[in-house]
Amino acid sequence: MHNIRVPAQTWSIAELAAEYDVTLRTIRFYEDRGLLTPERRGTVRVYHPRDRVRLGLILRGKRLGFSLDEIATIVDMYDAEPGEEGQLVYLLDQITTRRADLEQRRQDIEETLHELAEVEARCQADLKALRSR
Amino acid sequence: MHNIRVPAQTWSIAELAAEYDVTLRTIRFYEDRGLLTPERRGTVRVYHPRDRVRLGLILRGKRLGFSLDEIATIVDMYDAEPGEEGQLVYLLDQITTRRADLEQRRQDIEETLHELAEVEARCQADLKALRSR
DNA sequence: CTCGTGCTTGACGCTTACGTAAACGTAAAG
DNA sequence: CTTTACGTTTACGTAAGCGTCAAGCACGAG
Repeated sequence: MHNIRVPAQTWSIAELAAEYDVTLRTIRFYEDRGLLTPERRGTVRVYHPRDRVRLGLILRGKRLGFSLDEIATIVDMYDAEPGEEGQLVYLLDQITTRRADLEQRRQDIEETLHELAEVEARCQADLKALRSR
Repeated sequence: MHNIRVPAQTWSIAELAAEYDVTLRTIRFYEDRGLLTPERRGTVRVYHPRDRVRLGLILRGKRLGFSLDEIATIVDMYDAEPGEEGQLVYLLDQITTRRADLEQRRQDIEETLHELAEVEARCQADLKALRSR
């Protein structure tokens, strides 16, 4: 076993912002909304691996078009404590809902991709016809 | 050949709203943004199959989290006239961009689904452990 | 001491995508 | 003729998701 103490890296707000290409304002806003809870050293924010991961999840959620409220419920599922039965059942229900949502999206995407392919074929054909004159 | 003239169905704003479960306000708003261009009979809006299809596309775009501006460029690609070369090249470029976007989303979705499956497994396990006591 | 750099907290502004009346038109039904 | 249903425009309201100052602290370099 490697019992070497990894110093558990931390990041400044600017470092995270640079890495994920968002503004400081954005990161602070997510904190405001309860999505991030960085440590404070004095007044300064210090971000731990957990925060970094969560920011990644948040941004992926955004790319998927979820609202920050929805993202909050999703992200919070990831590090939910075992908890009592009611909690677990609720969580499982949330997962079902989310999955349905995501599967709808996936289907929408596939349909759109197919149709784009058709439009593209049409374009290519038109272009070819235009150039062979 | 069936040369029966199909009367080319039309819809009222309320009918479309009911069918797609949106409000009248929403449909009018889309018109304001140039996404729909219903016929006018007097002051009243009359929607043709084309409008109906476009509304479907718009709403699918919304489910995918696109902004109305993005949706406009997408939907307009569907019924673009052949046009001149520059137009076609531009269109093909747009398609490439959109496809990249959609494929990113698809990947995001698959990752999220996998992770949700993990969380779910954890939940099921916790639940089982809890109940077998 | 001063400067620059990086961080902090307000607080107001802006865009998007509608909601929500208000006030009015029209046409069929009672 | 009045009610009812269905439509219209105009316009202000709002929630989300930040952008954009302003003003200030903290700290190391020069």
